[in-house]
Amino acid sequence: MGRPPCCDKAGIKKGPWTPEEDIILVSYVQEHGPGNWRLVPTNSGLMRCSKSCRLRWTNYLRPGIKRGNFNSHEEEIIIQLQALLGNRWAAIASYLPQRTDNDIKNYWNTHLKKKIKTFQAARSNYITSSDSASSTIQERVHGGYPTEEIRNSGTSNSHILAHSSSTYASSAENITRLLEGWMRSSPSHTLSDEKLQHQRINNYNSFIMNQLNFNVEINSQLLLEDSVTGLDKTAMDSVFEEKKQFEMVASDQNKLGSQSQQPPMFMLEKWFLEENTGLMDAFLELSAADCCSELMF
DNA sequence: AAACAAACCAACCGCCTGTCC
DNA sequence: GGGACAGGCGGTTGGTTTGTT
Repeated sequence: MGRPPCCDKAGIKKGPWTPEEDIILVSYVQEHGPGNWRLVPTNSGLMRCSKSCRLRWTNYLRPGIKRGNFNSHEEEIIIQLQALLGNRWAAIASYLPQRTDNDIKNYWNTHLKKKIKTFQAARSNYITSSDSASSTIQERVHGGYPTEEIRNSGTSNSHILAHSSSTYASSAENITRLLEGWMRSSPSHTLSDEKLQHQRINNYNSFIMNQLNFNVEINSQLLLEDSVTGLDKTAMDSVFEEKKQFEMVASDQNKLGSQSQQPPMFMLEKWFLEENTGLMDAFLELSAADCCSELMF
């Protein structure tokens, strides 16, 4: 037997929020600030549980939330970070401050998961149809994705992104706009900002470690295959050295804790754009429908 | 036009973690 | 140390919308 749910009390309202309730909650938060959610229902008069209030605020009413379609750049970030971090939606959302973890999770479950599945099917189709015997580790490093085939299918992903909701969410958007003035007058640097920064540093560090480990793994395998020249060996040494140095820097950052600088997002973006250009371009140009038609052959 | 299926997403549930006493 | 509690998180549900037959 676990703890009884906080919303089991009689008289607690459930289900979709009404504009009136939103206004009450927004007014309350404007006056008292977000936090201490336990007191919100009692003090505001809302017949909602504290959890529900917090969720409504963080996911819909909080200022600065971007709603609507995800653009291709956001898709790229989500896909890469999901591959790296797994289903840690809050961590992923920390790199997309305008999106909520719930939004990202929903988008992943309804759009991206499906898209990736069909993409992988198309990819394996491509790999098995090509000469598998000539497949080398170099192809692994560069992905081996059927970029050209997908490009040549002459498609656009715009219809996948075309989704609009006529539900009450748009009203919440209006409330958010009303709050913009309030946000400007709020202190710009809070404790939660620092926590977020520290979390980003940790995420970023594991991201880089992952990449370096992958590089090391690839190079170790190449060494085992005994197919490298003297020039390659020098490059490999620098890969091992790079990893060693990063481990030292990451350890220092840990010691410094929240004093550290915000992780350099541009480096992440650089990696997305440069290292995975072919893969992501191919993926983003591939719509679910296109995948299906691709697989029909 | 109606019935049904699929897709979407807001909200809920329950577990986990951090903090306070 | 450990119990109680609040907040955070990810998985899941279920109501609504959209598409298809």
